[in-house]
Amino acid sequence: MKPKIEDVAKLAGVSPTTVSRVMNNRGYISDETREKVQNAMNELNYFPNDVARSLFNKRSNIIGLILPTTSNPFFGELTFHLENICAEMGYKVLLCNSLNAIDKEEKYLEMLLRNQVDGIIVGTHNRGILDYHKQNLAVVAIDRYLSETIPVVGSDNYEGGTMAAELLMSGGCQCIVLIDGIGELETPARLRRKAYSDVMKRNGRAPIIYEIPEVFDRQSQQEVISRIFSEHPDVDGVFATNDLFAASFINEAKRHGKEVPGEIKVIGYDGTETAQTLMPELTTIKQPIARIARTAIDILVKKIEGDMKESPQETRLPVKIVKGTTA
Amino acid sequence: MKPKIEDVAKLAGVSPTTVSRVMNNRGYISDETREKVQNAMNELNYFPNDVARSLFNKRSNIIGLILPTTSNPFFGELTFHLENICAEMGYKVLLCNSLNAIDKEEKYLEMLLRNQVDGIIVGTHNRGILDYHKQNLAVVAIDRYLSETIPVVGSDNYEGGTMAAELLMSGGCQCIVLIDGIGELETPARLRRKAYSDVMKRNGRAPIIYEIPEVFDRQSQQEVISRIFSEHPDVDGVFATNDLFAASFINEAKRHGKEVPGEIKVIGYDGTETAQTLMPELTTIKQPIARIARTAIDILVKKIEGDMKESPQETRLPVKIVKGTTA
DNA sequence: CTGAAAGCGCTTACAG
DNA sequence: CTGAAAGCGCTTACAG
Repeated sequence: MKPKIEDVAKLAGVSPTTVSRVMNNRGYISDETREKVQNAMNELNYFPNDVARSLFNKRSNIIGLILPTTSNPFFGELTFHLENICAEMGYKVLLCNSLNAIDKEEKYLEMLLRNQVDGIIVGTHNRGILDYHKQNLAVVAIDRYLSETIPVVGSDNYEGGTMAAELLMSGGCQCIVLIDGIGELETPARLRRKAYSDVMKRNGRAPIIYEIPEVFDRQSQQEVISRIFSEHPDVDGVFATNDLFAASFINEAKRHGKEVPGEIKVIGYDGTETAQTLMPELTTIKQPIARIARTAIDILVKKIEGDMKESPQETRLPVKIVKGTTA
Repeated sequence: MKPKIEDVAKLAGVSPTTVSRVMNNRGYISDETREKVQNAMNELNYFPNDVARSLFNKRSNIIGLILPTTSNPFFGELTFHLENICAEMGYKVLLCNSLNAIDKEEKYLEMLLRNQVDGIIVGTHNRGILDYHKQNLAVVAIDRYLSETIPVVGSDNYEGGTMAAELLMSGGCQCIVLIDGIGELETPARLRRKAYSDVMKRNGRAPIIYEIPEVFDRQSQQEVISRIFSEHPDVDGVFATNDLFAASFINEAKRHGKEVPGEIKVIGYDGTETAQTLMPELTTIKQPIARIARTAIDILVKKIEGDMKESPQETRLPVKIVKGTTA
């Protein structure tokens, strides 16, 4: 059986209270007692039960992380950074891959609440459904508007979208198509689309938008992308709102005998390490993933620790264009 | 304040015991009482505190997951599947990215133990250091030998390595180089290297092995890979033990003016969805990631639930060669 | 400087 | 069918 505080106390010949005090370094304890207790702890290989502590302290030091899927390299890398920063700060991470399914998100949210998490980082789509604000729980969203009171952190999507669209324009593209995820909600990531549309309109063009499922489903992605070639055979520029979409498009372009960038210029979004390694030729808008993670945790922790200094409602971190050879 | 069982009991006019019983569906309760209690729970928007439950039950229903980093698409996808299966089975996942750093692993392990996890899935390198077996805790390793008693699940590394090496041999390659991660330990993933060496020897060749750091560090990876070209200018075949390495090599080959597959054939390992999307031309050995996850959880859960039917010490799941155009 | 008591929110024998 | 009591492993006033 795992030793408990009582066992340590007996072995050291003191009360549980005293053991607790040396563990938490609280109150006065004589050096002698402290040593006795520490020896007993070592001898028994004792370490405290954080479940019991959490129950008493009403503080779990656990942060819930809800996102679509760590399979997507953007979220995989974001998760890595988030978790790493949490560990550094003494927080633990409970992971939830919701695949943007509303029912799963609801279940996950309830699970997190039952587990008394101190805060939640949300990177999923579904808005409103989850009353994140109802429970007075610390919540920070990554690139999603969840409610007026929930801070949002993300890259400067509008700026990134503008850079992408303008690069294609200035490259002389005449028929520029946007490939975006499905989703009706007005989320910051949607600003990439908005920026594209604005650039198009400013140049007297009509936006052309295709939506494909975000989850790995190469077949249905292919089908949608194929339609671009039949419906817009003159396509010569593509802005994909993430690098995976860009890659899928480039694959399809090859199948249709189109050369990139010769006949069609392509630019993506995200610029993950993974995509940069596997497809270094891709021109893309790089998000500062580590900074996004850091900022989100900073804000969340401030909320958890009750720092009432208003945290900014929206933080837009600067993007960078990474020039490959595809645009 | 969050309502507790006592609040529900008062509102429903029953004892806490009864509330607990209807929640857990244990013992006899009249339909009338059940309804009263359920109404009260709804009215108060009550949900149980799992921390308190865990304390009493000595069962947290939490599984710890220790792996190098979810930034690597293999682990990103593995994590997704593991978490998903856990959620399905009512387990929660506490995530730890150790980057294979021993000190971090030790801290994470202690953290998981303090949090009373029911079991741990380990996908990191460091062996021996962690006395996983000392605590009698359910542990399953992914592709790592941790101790004689800890079950290992992974792809059939030896078979995969053999397939890769033989494909290069049969493609007529004369100077075949292996690119592998750093690490001295005898781990199942090392069987990829072993298989390569065996194939080489069987064909009267000397194995040529280069080791590069696994963590994203494009510069130092590049340096090592560059050495291949100076030290083995006649290299015409490369087996990289993961797809990221393969991609890095291909990038370097281009910089050195070498054509793939014309002058050098390249084959990778993992075959993640991400790599297949971003680099569909890569020939690679595909691991059955979802099956690895499923198998690992099945074994772990059996151990947790005390199913004493010996679980297999080692499970090798079949790999598949995905023929792209690089080899 | 140290300890006995109460309590965090739940569950489970034990009585009735 | 229902409730009072004890206890899961810890911590924190409160006394001394």
